[in-house]
Amino acid sequence: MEKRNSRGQTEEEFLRAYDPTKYEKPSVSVDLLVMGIDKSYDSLKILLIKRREHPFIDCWALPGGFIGIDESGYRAAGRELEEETGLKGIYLEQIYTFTQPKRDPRMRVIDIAYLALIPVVPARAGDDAKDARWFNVSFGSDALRVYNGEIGVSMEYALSRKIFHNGVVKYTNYVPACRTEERLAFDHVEVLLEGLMNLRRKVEYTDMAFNLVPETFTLPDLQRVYELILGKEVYKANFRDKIYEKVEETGEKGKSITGKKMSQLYRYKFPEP
Amino acid sequence: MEKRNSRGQTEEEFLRAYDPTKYEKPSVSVDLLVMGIDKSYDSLKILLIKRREHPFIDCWALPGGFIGIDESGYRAAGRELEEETGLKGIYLEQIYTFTQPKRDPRMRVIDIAYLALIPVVPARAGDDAKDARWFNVSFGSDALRVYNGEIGVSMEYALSRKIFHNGVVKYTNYVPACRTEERLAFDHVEVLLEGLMNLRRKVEYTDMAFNLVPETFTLPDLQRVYELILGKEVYKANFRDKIYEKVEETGEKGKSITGKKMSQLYRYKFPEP
DNA sequence: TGAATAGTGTCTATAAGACATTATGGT
DNA sequence: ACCATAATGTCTTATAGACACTATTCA
Repeated sequence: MEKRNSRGQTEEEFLRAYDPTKYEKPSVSVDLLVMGIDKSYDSLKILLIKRREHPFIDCWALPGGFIGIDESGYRAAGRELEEETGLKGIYLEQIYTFTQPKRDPRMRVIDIAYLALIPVVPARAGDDAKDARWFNVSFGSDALRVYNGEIGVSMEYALSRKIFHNGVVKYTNYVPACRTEERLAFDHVEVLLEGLMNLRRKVEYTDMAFNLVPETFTLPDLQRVYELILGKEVYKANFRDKIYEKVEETGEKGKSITGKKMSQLYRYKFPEP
Repeated sequence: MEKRNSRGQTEEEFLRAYDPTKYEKPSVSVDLLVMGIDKSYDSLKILLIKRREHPFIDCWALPGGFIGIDESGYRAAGRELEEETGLKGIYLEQIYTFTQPKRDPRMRVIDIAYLALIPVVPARAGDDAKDARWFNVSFGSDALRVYNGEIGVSMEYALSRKIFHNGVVKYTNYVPACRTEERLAFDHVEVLLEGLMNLRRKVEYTDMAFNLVPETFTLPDLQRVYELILGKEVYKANFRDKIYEKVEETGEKGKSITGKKMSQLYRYKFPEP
């Protein structure tokens, strides 16, 4: 016997009578933190697009778009990523959902941020229609800088530590304050900060960094990737001790992207269960 | 001079002409993983409510609701939590956003899950209108069980490990399969699993566990909390070594909730910056 | 051939893990 | 007085960190 609700409706009857327009709904978008490293290996790179429409017209922003009505967030992010870079099968991870009511002046937009890690980035970003560029990211303890030397754009944020309360615990968090004329659109600095901190935390206990190097790579290069993410130098011997169990030799030698000498090529080895 | 877009509109003109109903929008809800420990200290507890409406009528579900159009996710979660428990100033943290298109048969609903940690829970849950109860949670490596002895409800899920691919890396994750007649509504098992794993990971490097004990507590009690979260016993001496820097003595003695003897009472000490 | 970088060996400090022992309070 | 449990001491093992050294290769 089918269950009925307080008005005597079966589930089917209830669903037919249900009015989904009863409440005003927010829009939902996905934004992408597309990160990679280029051949210079001098900093992390992030893909930004130049907005040609209000609001934040002419500002640099994270690529993204509205989520389709029958599409998961992950799929939407993957679709946007392919449109923007032409790449498939890329590492993609949900970072955080931003829900501040006034974050978009057009209307209420809830934004689900995803992090994508791509292997060594091309010299120029793909989709030129909107102007898309790779920017360097430098993330220190008191400043966050996003810049592109070619087109002479630099956005710089001072970072101050602020204490937040949550239940009985307190924790400190970075608060960015822009000190250049150019700035990232919307609350995209906060998305970037959240993503960078996420990356720093997770790179220590996951293998995600391997998504930032080609299929075969040298250990000096891989070490450089870890250093760029962590924002500090690491000791070569210690790094190798930790990484040896995650890689296997290819038997071939190749030139490092960073270095000047030949060295042993490795590939990522899946961890045993 | 104000910037204009390709149709010559200023930002103000653009916003006035903007039609936010252009695309079909999903609904957005928040769901709460309200977790705590009761006086028996025999397991983690979670607050569930019994649904009186389709879909999943008469099923046990996480408390939650739709997000207000001018309300942040955090506020919505805090509001729902207060409605449900009467408590304010509770630890609240965003866990994950669930976006599968078919997760609600009524319509497209995107769900932002929050974790709330409350100090020792009352014997019965507050809001009785819908029937709200505390359930025990036991989270082992091959099963997840949610049960309440008083009303004789038990929901049990077998956990199997499955390998997922993401970019070049692989990782294993739990996949739950219900093996009881009763089951949690919607995809709430997955929310619970995600929350439990989150709690296990973060309890090691944050102070969040202190939200689960009263203002003053004994170390045997605090240790029990860690054991329940981690799902394994910990050595007393080692636990105390690690925890001493996070607590201070009150000078008083009190009875443990778990134990049978008096022991020193401590309180949480904020870490130095 | 020599400077720069690839690659290895070893020592120390600190943290995690495991028991063993002593102290104390309640019945 | 005894037993359970609170509290502490100490030993082993693993890991993080630091630096010194050897080997190789490219200019």
